[in-house]
Amino acid sequence: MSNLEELCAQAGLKMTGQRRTILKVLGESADHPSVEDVYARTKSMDPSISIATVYRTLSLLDELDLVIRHEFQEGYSRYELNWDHHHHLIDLETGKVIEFQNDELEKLKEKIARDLGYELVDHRLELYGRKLK
Amino acid sequence: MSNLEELCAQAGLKMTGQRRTILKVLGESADHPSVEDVYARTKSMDPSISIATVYRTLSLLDELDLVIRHEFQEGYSRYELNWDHHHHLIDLETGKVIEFQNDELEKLKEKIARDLGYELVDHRLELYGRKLK
DNA sequence: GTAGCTGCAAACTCTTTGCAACTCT
DNA sequence: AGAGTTGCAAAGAGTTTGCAGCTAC
Repeated sequence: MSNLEELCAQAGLKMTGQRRTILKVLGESADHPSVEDVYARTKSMDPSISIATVYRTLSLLDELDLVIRHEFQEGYSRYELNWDHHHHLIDLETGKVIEFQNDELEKLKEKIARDLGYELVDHRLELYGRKLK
Repeated sequence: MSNLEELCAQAGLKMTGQRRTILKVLGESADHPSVEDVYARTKSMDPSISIATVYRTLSLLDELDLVIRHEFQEGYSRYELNWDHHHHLIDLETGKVIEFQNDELEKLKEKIARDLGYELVDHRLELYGRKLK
């Protein structure tokens, strides 16, 4: 039983075949798949799975904070496992998504929220850029 | 003719009554109205306006960069005039949106993009927090 | 055994679009 | 006059949901 499956079990989720497949797909995805992507990848392992189950499972995982839902201004959501904390730079020419992490930024965000009288619960930062020649 | 209307005219847009009304509404809105909000506010000034026109106009204004489209993970878009550059902190308990600006942050973003080999074209940062007691 | 999960299809929400009529320039 | 704009209604995309049957616990 994978670590991910354990976390789900702890949260009271039943470990069905479909969920196991979806978790496997997420664990093996190095990118930021859309719901359709996750659906296509799981379907190749289990052709009987339905997209409704993918939607429902991803929502559950989002509530449990095991997954992060992104909206890169595309009109649909993308998901990724909530493992290491990082942000994204989206290449405007190719759509490629580059991950990065920056300690200074983390501290600064905390400080900004605190200065405004808030405790930072969540945040998202996306950079959109063009490759320098 | 307002400054905003001039900018639209320069871009080759015809200044129709509907557009004038929408621009007026945007100029008078201190918040971050959804399309439905903009529609409701324009409708009270011009009951014949249609929501399709609001959608079309906001898209045009977005392309011209006169307006910024936000997606605060709510399943729909919110708009605001692109006047001064700032970011948002969303109060998770009330949904209230607080604007802020931070020079250090601006520099840091540029630097991160440059270090990744990119020219920063656009970006978005949202903080989600809970009010400190 | 039963609460929870699934697939299916229908429904829902937000947004876009084709078209005929109209209106800025 | 003519290209651009509008309202309407229909269509489109992404997502959610009601339900009857199934399954993990």
